[in-house]
Amino acid sequence: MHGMSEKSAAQGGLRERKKRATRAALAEAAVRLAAEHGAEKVTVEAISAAAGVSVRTFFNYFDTRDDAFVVIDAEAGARMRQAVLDAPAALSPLQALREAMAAELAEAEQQHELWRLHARVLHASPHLLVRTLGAHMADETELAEVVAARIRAGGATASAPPPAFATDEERRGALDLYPRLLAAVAGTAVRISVEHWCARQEEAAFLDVFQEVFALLAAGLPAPPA
Amino acid sequence: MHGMSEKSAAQGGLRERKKRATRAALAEAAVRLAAEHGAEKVTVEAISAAAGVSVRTFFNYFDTRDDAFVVIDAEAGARMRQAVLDAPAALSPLQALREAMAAELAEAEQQHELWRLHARVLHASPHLLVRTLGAHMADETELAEVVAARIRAGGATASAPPPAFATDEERRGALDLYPRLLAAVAGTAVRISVEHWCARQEEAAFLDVFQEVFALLAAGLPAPPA
DNA sequence: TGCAAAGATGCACACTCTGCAAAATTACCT
DNA sequence: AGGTAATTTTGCAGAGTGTGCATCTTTGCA
Repeated sequence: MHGMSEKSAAQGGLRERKKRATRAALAEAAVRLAAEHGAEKVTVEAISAAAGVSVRTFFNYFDTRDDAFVVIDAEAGARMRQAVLDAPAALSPLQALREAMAAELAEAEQQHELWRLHARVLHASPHLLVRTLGAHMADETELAEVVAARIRAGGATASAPPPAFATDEERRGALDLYPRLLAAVAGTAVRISVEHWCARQEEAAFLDVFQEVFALLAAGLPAPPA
Repeated sequence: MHGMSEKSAAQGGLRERKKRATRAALAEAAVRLAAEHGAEKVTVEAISAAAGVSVRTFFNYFDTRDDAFVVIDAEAGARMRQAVLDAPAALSPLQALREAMAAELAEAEQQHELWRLHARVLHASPHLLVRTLGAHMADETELAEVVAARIRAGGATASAPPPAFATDEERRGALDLYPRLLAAVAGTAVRISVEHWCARQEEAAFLDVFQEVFALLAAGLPAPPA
């Protein structure tokens, strides 16, 4: 045993640290260039040059050019899953997810500049927003599993009148379905919150919009007054 | 004014009909080839050849190769919007959307072969599912506008206790937010329904899954029993 | 029939992305 | 240290995607 004592900060060997640095450099370069010249006009060559690596290396890190505009923070998903697991047992799944996402979003918003740049790039070219959605979708399955684990562990079971099932099989199907649906809807909620917040030129605090969206979901999307 | 009286069946001149035919031929060729050889191994050249047009023409119809696997029915969105507008005023927005989507899905399922082929292709390569999502997202904005129009017209206003707003501005923001959220969540609901139905090898009727998902949404995503 | 508009096509060209093998870098051992 | 194995970076060749432009064919219409 040598000096592998610190595991709080930049853990891992030189190799992993360099890889993370390169990946981050590529992603940041991509976003900055896209914010300046428009995403469509940014070539892989330009991104690679800005990050100080070869074009070939770019494709060692990202399967697609667009992926560089999309991932930004690769560990966000894992952090969120942990937060869901760590949430107080009294919270319903929807509430737990809301808290976990709010914390993650609040943290992301602290890196102000890059975050807003990223939001602007996505807003400027919707097809990238779709890719972002797709990236989140990859996490969606894992997030659903965490939610399922939480439910099995028995956190805030059936706060509302528990839906009655006709057959056991039907209930089993629902238990499989519910976590997936919850994870997917939560992701959609984030997206709509960002879009609405962007559309209104940030006249309201982002977290307020986010909370309102979750309130609507928890209320079952009731019809608003005309 | 001449003979532009028929508007029910294959309307439009020879030009438009040919364009629709070419587009449909390309889309169908793409799906069939993808179902047989795997989507990644199908080149634009092969699709174009199967549809009897040049490669260049393919790109006159689709911006991207992947788009050919995604659109299938270009008018589905418009039909659904019309259905939302035509729904009985007694239905809540969520219910109206559920009915419209159920009708559209039931119709799509009647073309059995191509529909299932399409579902299989999308299930085989998730990144195409993302593109499909994206295509639906393009409709999402228009769908949201239709929902907003329905609400303004005053269909089933505030069935649940109407959420109280602190300020007028807050209510205005919510009115703008609600239709977007509803459209997006409904799209997500369809996706999850299809995924869950596919994952279970079609052991349940698709429309039953779909109905269950909407029931969960209407109930505010309550925690299921552990 | 003839003219104008719109679509289809071929061609050149830039860009994306993938193997493959060689060179450079890091990890780990004595 | 020094050396070897593992991993990463890089260049290169090549297939495939996507675009602008000029040309040719088809359709719409008088």
